[in-house]
Amino acid sequence: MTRQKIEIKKIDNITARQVTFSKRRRGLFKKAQELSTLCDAEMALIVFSSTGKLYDYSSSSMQKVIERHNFQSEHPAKSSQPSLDELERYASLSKELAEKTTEIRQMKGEKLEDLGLDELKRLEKLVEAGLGRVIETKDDRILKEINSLKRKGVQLLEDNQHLKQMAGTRRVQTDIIDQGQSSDSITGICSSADLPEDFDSSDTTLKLGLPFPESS
Amino acid sequence: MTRQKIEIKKIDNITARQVTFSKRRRGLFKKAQELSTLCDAEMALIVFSSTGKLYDYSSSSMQKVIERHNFQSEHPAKSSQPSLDELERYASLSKELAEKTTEIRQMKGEKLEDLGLDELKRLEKLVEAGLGRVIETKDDRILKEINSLKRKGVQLLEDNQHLKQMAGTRRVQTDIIDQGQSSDSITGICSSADLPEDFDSSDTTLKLGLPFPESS
DNA sequence: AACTATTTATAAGA
DNA sequence: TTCTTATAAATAGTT
Repeated sequence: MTRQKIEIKKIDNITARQVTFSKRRRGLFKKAQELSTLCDAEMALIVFSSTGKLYDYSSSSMQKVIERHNFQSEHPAKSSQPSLDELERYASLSKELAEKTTEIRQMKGEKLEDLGLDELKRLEKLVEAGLGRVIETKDDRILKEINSLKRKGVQLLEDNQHLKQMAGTRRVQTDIIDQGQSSDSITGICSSADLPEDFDSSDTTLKLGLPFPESS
Repeated sequence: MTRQKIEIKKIDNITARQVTFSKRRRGLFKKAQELSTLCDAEMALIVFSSTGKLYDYSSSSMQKVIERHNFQSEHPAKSSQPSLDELERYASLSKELAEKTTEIRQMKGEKLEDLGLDELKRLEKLVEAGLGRVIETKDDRILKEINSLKRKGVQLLEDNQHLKQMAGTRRVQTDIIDQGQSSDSITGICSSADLPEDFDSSDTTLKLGLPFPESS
């Protein structure tokens, strides 16, 4: 634009590019301010140099102009909604989280005041079924362990039998309930978790395969 | 800036202002594009005419430039951090949600493969306790309902008795279990949810106050 | 950063 | 609006 006309394409020489950037940036910002003053226009200009430095100008406040732009952008589906979407997604996440938190508390037997009788029944059935599956899985796991031990030799198995006999005195209540066809694991009154590790492993051989009474 | 130099202040004449706006706006946008091309600068230009019409240009995407501007604005405490905070909060929400979803599934007896024996035992204890509290609450609720009905007069109570007799043939299994001091609600084999509303309300008079066997 | 020959932008008028 | 044109401004290449 003076000694010689230039082509509008990226300037290869880095130094020349930086010099031109400085000159033209000043000119651009000056023109921008002139336009906003002369014509009473609201505007914002944001420029990042190739080195990452930020230069900006706004006739009022940057935030105000950006918001106004988001509001009446030509592509309401592109600029305005994305920021709304984020808020919405955040809100729905929060809602989901709150719901799941409540669900967990209710499954743990807390905050039940708000539930009606029907809801309590549904909850009971749900937790009951879950408990059955947990016990089934636990017993499966224990069975596998025992079989694994059996394969390893008679010695370990005998240790198990030994522990089982030692623990026998603690099973009075469970035996009574078992007479009534009920699984003590499901009633959970004599919870296996109350018993020591090893006892539990041997004890469960008695109730495997009966997570639910077969007569039902 | 040609036939005569002009002062940079708002142009009073509306027509002249609009003409100048058109001319200078074009010049400004042209200069902006040239700068971004020549110097590899990322930029955004937003202009609102005094009549409210929007003109904008961005070397990449408006959203991207605005976000980058927010990120490295001169006031990192105001514009930059909120955006980071939001991302972090969103991420931690997602994580919490995933954890709670897993917890619920496990309490329902699903996805138990990943749990060790100890974890299964903890889970069993947890769900067991929750089930106990759910049943207790449900029975409480039912007791209150019945007492309320009793207070309302003998007529309703007699209706209840009537229904109870009608349903008597369906209680064989439950009666057997009750002999063993076990609550059918807790075993849940003969779930109250399987029975009709009215029957359930009267039936539970038999087991109220016994959410857990008293001998334990 | 300063200079300056040119190119560009544009104010006023048509 | 657009075109014209005289002139102000911007700026590429040089120093």
